[in-house]
Amino acid sequence: MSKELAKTYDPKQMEDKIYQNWIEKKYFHAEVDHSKKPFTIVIPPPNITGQLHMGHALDNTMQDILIRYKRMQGYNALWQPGTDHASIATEVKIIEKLKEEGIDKADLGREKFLERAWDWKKEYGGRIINQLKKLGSSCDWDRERFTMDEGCNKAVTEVFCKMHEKGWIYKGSRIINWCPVCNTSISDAEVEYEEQAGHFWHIKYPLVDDNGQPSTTEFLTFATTRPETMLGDTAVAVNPKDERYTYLHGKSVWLPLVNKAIPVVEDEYVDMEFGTGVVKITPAHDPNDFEVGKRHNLPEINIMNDDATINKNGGKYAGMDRYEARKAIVKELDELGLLVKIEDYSHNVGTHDRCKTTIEPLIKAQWFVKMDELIKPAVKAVQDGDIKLIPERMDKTYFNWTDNIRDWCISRQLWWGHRIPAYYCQECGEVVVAKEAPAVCPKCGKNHFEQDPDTLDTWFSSALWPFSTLGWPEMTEDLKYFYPTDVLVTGYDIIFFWVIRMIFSGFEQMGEKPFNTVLFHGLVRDDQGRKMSKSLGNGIDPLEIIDKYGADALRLTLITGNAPGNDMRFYMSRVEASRNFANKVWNASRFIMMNMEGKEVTAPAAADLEPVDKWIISKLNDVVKDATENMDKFELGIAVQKVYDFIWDEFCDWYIEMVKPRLYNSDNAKSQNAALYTLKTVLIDALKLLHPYMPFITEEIFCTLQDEEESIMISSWPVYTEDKNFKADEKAIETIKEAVRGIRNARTNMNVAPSRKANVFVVSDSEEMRKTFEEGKLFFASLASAAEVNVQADMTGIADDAVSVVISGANIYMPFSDLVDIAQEIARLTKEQDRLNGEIKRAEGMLANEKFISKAPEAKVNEEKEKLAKYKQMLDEVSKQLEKLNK
RNA sequence: GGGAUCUUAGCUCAGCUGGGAGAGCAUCUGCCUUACAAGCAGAGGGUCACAGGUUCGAGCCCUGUAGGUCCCACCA
Repeated sequence: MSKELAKTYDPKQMEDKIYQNWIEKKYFHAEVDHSKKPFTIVIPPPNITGQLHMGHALDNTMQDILIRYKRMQGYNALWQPGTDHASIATEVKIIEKLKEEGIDKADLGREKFLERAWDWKKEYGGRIINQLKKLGSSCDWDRERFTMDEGCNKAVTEVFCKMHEKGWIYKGSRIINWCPVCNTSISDAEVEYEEQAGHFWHIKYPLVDDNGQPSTTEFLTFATTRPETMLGDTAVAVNPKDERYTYLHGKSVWLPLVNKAIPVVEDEYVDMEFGTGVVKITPAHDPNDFEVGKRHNLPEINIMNDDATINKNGGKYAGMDRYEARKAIVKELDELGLLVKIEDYSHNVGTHDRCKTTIEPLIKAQWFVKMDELIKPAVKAVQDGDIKLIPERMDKTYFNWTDNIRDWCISRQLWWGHRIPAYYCQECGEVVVAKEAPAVCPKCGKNHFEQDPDTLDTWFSSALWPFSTLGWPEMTEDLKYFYPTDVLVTGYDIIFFWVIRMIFSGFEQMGEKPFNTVLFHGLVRDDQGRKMSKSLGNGIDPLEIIDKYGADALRLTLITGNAPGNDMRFYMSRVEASRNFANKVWNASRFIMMNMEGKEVTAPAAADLEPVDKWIISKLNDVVKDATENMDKFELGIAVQKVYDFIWDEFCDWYIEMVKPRLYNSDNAKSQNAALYTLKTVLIDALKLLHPYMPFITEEIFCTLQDEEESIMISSWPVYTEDKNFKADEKAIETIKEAVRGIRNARTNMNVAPSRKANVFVVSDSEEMRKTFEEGKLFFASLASAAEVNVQADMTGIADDAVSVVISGANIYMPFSDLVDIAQEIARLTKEQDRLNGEIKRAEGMLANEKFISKAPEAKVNEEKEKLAKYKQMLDEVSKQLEKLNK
């Protein structure tokens, strides 16, 4: 390998090559190893129909950061990957494709359709995996799974049968949400409510007179948003307490168009305050009415076909689409004089989250999961903190759902998915739920079974993902070792669909939580804060970003300045900033290597380390501590910000600059070596801290910089140690930095040309301070553009009109009277005087407050006292200088 | 209707258990100083939405108000 970095940072040149090397070396692979502690993450399996979008990029970057971090810390890190068959999403895509070919799903038949689906899976299932690889994801690809592979299928069947036996899965005829376009039932979670402008049709039904005929004079008025459902009305309801309608008790009304009498029932459900206090009841097409119907034993008349056209129960409206029928019915009611008025009305309409079709509540026989018992351990685990949700506020969202949980409708009238393991005897109607089709009917002994045609909700299999991927229902070594997993990283938008269902499934099947922590992230939005979507065309393709700026830049962009659970906006300018940082790291490394060339850099004796070296070592040590702590708290954005600041602000802008004179002076070999060694080792540790975030660039530099280790991703995470803690040197160097800043500042304000060097006098009566500057003379001179640096205890040889920079403990003079505008200097010092007076006033104010003295911690009080003394001393110096100039 | 959350520099956002307001971008001024102009050195810019309260001390805790966003439920 050539030990030289390319002149310019070009991620394209290295990322694929590096990834390939990692794969070949099997660094991502994890095996059971009882000598090491496991750290496990299961990937939220992307849909096989999916293409990598920014949400995936964020989600997987976060997981990769955690996995790489823990791997470096010595954990046996497993990132379990795989894909999801995504039942309905995939089925819809295949139907679309078939349509393009002029093929109808029904004509094709189930078997052929499934063949096509598997073809699709083969063709596109790997696409998103390859895209995840571009991102740098260190998944154990040897363990890649699919929700419909053999093992997952087994797990699904096992769970279904077990839960059915327990009575927690049952088949029932209930009101469900029906999507007339997708032709399937969907769960409550898949219904999205959407505010829509609609109408409120006020309608009246004639009362039924004593002869059982519709009255021509007496009517009952009410309003509805779905007039077509009147075809299925089997009652009207009033509140029993409603005195306006007591006279109706026991009476009937005449259902027009259908022409029959239906009863008036009394039910608490009716809100007396709302509308007329009368509600038409359609048990077969409204969940509330369904309940009312059950309470009053009302017939349930289904008036709709699966495609939302009116069925034969709708009489002459049969065959009409629901909206067509609505129009016709309104028109006819109007003609009969039964339409009172039409009001504009905005209301929430339930739509299918996939296709946005208005769902139709229908009564159908479906399979359900009984939730009331199942949910209990899942609630307890979060309550007790056994499972931690980050950010914590997600607890409330979680409990809001668990508190109002309803049974989960799991059957879907789709073909692509896990077929329900229920078999119906065609002879006697017996239902057998079993792992395999029974040979003979246990009831009638005949052999004529047909399997339930329905498949399971796609989330049924993903709920088992944390253990099905590790071998369940077999109690494999993997399962024993890696389960429960450590962290689940996902978006808050699927907390109900997936997170909760994994939790209760984990407890029910494994008797143990599926993970310790759930780390939620938000949505990645466009630069205007809009959701990225296909229809808006505002999506930014992560692959394009990777192509142009590199995966490292993309990853850094997605992580910085973002708190858990919060949405973020994606800006190109931020990607550029990240790329610039990568470039900075690249160039700093290149500079260090250039200087190392031809030299044998060895570990210096402790005594050979200069204060600057110790300063940067100590600073790094602090960053190691802080960043590690932040990462342990999943504060990834804060952690990387600290590393970023350290590398750019401290290491590049100060340390490298301070060390340059030593690098260029080969006369003092010891000092040069100490500097080079410090540069190298600090860079290596900084790269390690950065590696989880920016895996490629750190690997490339690491491998070029040193020979001892073959990859940064299996190197060890830096550890904070007391022996690298040099607080005195930190303080000394900070003092010099303060002086440099002061001088630069003064020069800028004086409009001194940067090329113009001035002599600098550091005057201090503190021996320690003089020593600090004496030791740092070399770099201090270069940083302060000084021709010569004189460190002395008194004012000997300093002109009265010198420009003065006052820092804590020292005065610094630059006697370049020929360049200085006295008035400007007086103004500058006066400003400084004001600032110091302000500081003193603040400190004195605090210290004058007796309550502060008595109640604040002593350390805090002392701190303020020290500050006050320091500022007073500085003010004194500035004032003296001003006096001199004013003479 | 219930709940969550946000309101901090021109823009987008950080700000950990309360202890002198930060970043990126943008703006202004100098610099092509042989690692980096994808850069360097400086500067300006904030009653931390508003009103109360708790506290020695509040961007942070409590109450209320206003506006925004989101989730859940849903009255026909």
